[in-house]
Amino acid sequence: MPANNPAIDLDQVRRQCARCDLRELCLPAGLDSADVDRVDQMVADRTSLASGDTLYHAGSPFRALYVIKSGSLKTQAVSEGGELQILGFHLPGEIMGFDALAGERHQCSAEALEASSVCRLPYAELERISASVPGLQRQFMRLVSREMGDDHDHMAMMGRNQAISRLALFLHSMSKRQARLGRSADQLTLTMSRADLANYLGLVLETVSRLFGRLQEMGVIEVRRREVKILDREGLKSIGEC
Amino acid sequence: MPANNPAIDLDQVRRQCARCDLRELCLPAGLDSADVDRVDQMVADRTSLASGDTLYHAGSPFRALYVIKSGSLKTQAVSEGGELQILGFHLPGEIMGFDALAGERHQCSAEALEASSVCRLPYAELERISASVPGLQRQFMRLVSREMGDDHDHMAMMGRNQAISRLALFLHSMSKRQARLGRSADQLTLTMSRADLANYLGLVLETVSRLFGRLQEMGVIEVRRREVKILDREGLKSIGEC
DNA sequence: CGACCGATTGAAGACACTCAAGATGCGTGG
DNA sequence: CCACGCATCTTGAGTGTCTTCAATCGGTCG
Repeated sequence: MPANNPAIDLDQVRRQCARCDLRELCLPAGLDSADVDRVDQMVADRTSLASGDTLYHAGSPFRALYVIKSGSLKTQAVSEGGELQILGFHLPGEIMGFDALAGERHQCSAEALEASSVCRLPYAELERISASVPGLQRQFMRLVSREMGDDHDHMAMMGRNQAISRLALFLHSMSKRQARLGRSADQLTLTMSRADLANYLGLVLETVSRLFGRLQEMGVIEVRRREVKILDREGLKSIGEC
Repeated sequence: MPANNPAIDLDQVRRQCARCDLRELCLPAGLDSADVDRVDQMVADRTSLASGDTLYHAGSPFRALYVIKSGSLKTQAVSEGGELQILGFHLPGEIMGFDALAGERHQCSAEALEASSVCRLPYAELERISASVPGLQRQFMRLVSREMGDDHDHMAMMGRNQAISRLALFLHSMSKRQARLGRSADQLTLTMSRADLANYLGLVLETVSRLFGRLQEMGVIEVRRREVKILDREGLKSIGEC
């Protein structure tokens, strides 16, 4: 804990936002350095998660939002009938826990797909500070709105009734999100299992597996397990539109 | 227009939030009467829409959010390939236009499904006022969060691979939303066409039509055109979970 | 009343699912 | 280091469900 450490460490923690690679995507985007420091001080802690660890459970009381610093997570909800639906895959810079604001409990669970780290933002603090930092308020809204946009992309995928369109759209959108993070848009490392992906797309895992094969035969991608290389971006896009 | 009318009308417009049936669902929920008045003053105008009218188009510049006062609307997005996806059906008390905050343009179009009216909230005003009215800020977040929850329900519907589950879940969720508005939970009047509903559920319209028939044969609903009566709520629920 | 739009119904086929077996990769322990 | 077991992914064959294409019905409005 920071309290146990000398000044060096405290300073390091305080200045992390300013040094973070994600600062242009995350809450500090567009803020001046004094305000970035205030955001920094608001961050309660930066937690590490191992693959499979749960960040929060559906039903647990809501206290904080989380911004992903590294790694990736999935969110999933279980219906009253016990059916599980994966709601999203989340990458660094994205904000999580937002759906809990309506009630006072989380509506879905969040689980790490690989070793990951997140910044915890106690919501009471965020509310207090954003009242006096207008830029923060605005950037927060932008993040939430982007999250909604991702949900809409998800629906557009599930709405296609050709299964291969869904997978093609997924790969295309994943590629765009990777690029947004400054990573290669053509070399994807999927961190979710085929079962997760199938559930996300509204398919069964065998179908997803077969479709990866078909896309490879068609020459638009190269698949090796969870490594996907996009060979023909335009081809992929047109399959997504069929 | 209000400007052309005497004081009586102005006063009436100003006091509308306090008298509105939706005040407990809408932005004023939980505010004291002075703050309700401030919200009232923020409402730029209350627009009437005829069935088929567009509230905003995808790509048009974002200036305001809208709260539905009466009627119902659909939101839809068109992908780059020209494929249309209906993103949601929206009922009174719900907030619209939120997905535009990330860019400065609307990401989807909103169209009235029947004669409707909406309250227009210029976003600049909303930002300004919510900084000084903490309760408003909080309630705004709750509405946005509820919107996200509705999106998640939508995904859960599309994720079911039995088509009949999707329709059953849709009817069940529609029933709950109607009840939230104080309307009968068992007598639904669907304002969208079969084609709209099919698109929303990721099916074709013929399938939806057949499924209505099957649900009626099973004795869980009674359908007559767009009028649906729920006869067996539990049965409907269990079909949604199959 | 006749035309039109939306909804229903029918028949045939395609596509994704189910069930099942086999392959591949990974971690563990001998 | 290899052998083993387990988990994940792939591949196969057969079935069922949803889609497609087409015709009919019903209600609404000029």
